[in-house]
Amino acid sequence: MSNNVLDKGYEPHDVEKRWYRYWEKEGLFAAEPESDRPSFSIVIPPPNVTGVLHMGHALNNVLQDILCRYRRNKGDNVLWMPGTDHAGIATQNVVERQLAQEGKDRHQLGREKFIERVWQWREQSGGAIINQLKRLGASCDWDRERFTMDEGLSRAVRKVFVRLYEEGLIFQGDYIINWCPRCHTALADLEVEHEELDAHLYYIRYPFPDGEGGITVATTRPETMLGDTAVAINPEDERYSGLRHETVILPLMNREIPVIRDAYVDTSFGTGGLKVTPAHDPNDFEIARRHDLPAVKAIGDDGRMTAETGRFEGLDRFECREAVLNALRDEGLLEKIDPLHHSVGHCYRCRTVIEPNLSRQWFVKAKPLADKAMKAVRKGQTRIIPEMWTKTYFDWLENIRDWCISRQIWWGHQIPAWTCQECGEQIVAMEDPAACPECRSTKLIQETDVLDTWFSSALWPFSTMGWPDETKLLKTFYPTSVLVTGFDILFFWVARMMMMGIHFMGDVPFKDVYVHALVRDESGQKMSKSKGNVIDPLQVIEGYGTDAFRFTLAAFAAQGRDVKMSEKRVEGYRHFINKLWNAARFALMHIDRPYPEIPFDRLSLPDRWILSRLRQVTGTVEEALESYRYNDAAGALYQFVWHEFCDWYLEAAKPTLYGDSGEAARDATKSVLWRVLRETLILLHPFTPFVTEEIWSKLPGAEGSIMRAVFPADNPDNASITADADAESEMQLIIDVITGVRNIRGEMNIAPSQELRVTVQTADSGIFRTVENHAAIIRELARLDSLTVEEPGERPRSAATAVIESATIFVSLEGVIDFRQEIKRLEKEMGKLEKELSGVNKKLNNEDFLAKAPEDVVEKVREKHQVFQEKHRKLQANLEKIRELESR
RNA sequence: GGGCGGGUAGCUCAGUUGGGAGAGCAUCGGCCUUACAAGCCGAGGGUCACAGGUUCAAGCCCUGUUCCGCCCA
Repeated sequence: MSNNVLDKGYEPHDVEKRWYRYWEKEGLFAAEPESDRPSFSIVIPPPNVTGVLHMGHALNNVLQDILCRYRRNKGDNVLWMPGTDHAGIATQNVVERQLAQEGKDRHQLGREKFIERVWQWREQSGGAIINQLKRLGASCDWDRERFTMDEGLSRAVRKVFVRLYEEGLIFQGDYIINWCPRCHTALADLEVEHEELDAHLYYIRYPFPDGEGGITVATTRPETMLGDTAVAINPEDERYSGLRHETVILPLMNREIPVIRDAYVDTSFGTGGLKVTPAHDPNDFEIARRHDLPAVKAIGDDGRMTAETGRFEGLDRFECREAVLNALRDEGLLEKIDPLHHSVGHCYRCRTVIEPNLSRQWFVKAKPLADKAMKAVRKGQTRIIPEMWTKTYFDWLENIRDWCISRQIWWGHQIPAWTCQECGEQIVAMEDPAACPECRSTKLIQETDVLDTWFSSALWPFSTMGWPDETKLLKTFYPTSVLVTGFDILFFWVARMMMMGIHFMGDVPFKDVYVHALVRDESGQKMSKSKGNVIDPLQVIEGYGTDAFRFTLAAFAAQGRDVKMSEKRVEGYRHFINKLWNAARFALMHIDRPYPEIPFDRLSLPDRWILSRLRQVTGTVEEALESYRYNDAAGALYQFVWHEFCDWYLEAAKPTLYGDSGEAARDATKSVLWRVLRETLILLHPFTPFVTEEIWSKLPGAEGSIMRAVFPADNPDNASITADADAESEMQLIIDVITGVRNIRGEMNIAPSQELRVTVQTADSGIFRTVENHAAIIRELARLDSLTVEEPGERPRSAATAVIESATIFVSLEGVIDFRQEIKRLEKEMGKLEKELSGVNKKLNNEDFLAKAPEDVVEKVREKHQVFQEKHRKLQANLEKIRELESR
């Protein structure tokens, strides 16, 4: 016996800390910039530097880690590029809140000091999430960790901006953008979250100049009327066919505004009269362009009414809504209020209601880039998995609009554009210009806006590898092998990386995109702080260990379906980890050295069987991971470890290990035990890295880290691990016999301690031999006093019976048999069988089936019919016999 | 309004060329059997949302209905 005996239960905490430190110290996560081995690379979806680890991160990173660890075992040179995102608005908000607590705001500090302060914050508390990722076991190449505001990445951002500007793909212009009055910045369309709300539709009459009649318009935002510059009707609208007036009076403002005719107006909505507010509605903005209407900005950037609104100036937009309604009521112009359910845009960072606002901003002309991004997927250069997301990807790209990239905040990449104070020239350049190239003036003012954080994220797959320099890393690892991400950032991030990657690298950023689902709570609700249903991954890790948590995520990560998480499920998989631990504990009590491969003819049936099963599960894991079916891989391993290796192999090996079958037989079994445990650990390692490394370290002959182990299928030493159909079918027979006896024991309420006498009758010489040869295993596992194998003949007296394929099992119950119980049991069995038999008969009596079904299917059904009939005959005989005995 | 996904055992879900309805948990019965009571052995439980259709054959393919969830407008 060795000194490698494991403790009685697996205690994850110390083990996890110890091994993670070891892996880091040994440089096991490090990628080689150049290598003869195949490359495998993933860039991490960079979490916000403000973030704390949530279930979404956990799932996302565990799935990546599984792939990376698997690939390392497969012999690849793996780069998992880590890092964080500067999260412009979110981070600025955090630091601003801090300032507020000190009674200050960022304007008092000034831009430079404020940015200094943000960096300070990042040094101290930013990036906590990195350490949390490490608790998950994430095997990122941490020495290469990047941050979107790093010098290198900032250079990439600048380069991209300048080039797109020079190519005319970045431009500045006045358009309606989404304005968050609280964050005080423009947002991209994507950054607006629509929410269904109960609201009101207000009908307001705009009188004709002569004071009589007028046109009634309907609106949900009456305060915007103060900025109206026209009323529009559809030229086809019969209700207005007799209209003679060319203008109406804008109420409250007493401004005369034109009545225009535009086909855009929806005749079925409201009254058919549309108020036109060019500065606060994108559609109105377009109408105004067509009709050359002025734009009046009624709502300011702070969400308060502007000087253009006369007596309403300075009111908050929602206060103003009430004030306007009251004033209209007073003048008798508010005709009707209808309830209306409609969707309202909110800021994705602070939930404030978005105000569409006319503003001068920077945009990326998205269409040309989007076209290339679509083409790459169409041509199969990038695969999106599961495939259903491809459609979503195309839909968005096909309808893409120009991307507003300027943000009126301070934390971020400042736009490298300058305006000359003398001649008005606009300069966009890699290097800060000293003087205007047109007039040589040095009075240059830099654009104060910064870029959308997603602008820098879009460059992540190549900026992190050193672009714009031509680095070895890029050469070796770009395009990356796969991007693993949630569908919620398919547009935000994935599509934009595709656009930028193709444009700047001339190649797609990743070959595969694996889109995983969201993690929800156990009832399928989205986890959110306000609902109070958040499960903290770190607490799960504390409670159950990282491996159990990881295995749970993998086991539930079925493609296209959300992961519903509950601690109870994790608990179940903790049991699995413990089961593995104890199986290893058992094995290590018996194996004390690495064993040479044993010649085939010296292996026992269970030995051959478990090797065959191992071969099978290895293939399943390989295939499943290659196609991102994590749950299949996890499920196959669970089944193999628990229900094949533990339930059958270890139990079947015990007679050999404990009994007196001799040194040679014992060594053969020990050899297989050692080999199967070793290979199983490697297969499990990507899912449960810690426990497998811990066991590995105690395994005789296992050298170094399991991270460096060779995947079973690739190891030339594993010649004995082959598929063995004979062993599988023979072992299945043994299992069936044992299960048959156990079944009788259970249903007849026979104590497990009571040893039984069993006779197996069969006319099949193959079965006869197999049962006879492995009688010892059957006796042990079914707890038998004696096992007799014989040809069909006299039926043993007072026996309960079980019928399996081509054999009948008799369990002698002399004196203790309960006839009525046995009759009930057999009748139940009979019922099941008859149902199956009738199904098969129906098919065989159907001529169409016989004529049209493929030959092999028909043959299979015929065989089944034979088996069922045989079984039926035997059951019938047994039943008759028992009935006869009972009636005496 | 448009699009996508889902409805399978009490619960959570697998089910990939259409040909035997499965797992885990829960439930019930029996076990301290020398790796493991975080365990072992056994059992019960489903009109595969509904209605049509294609087919010799449908959980799977087609059409419609219904309910739930998500995305876009």
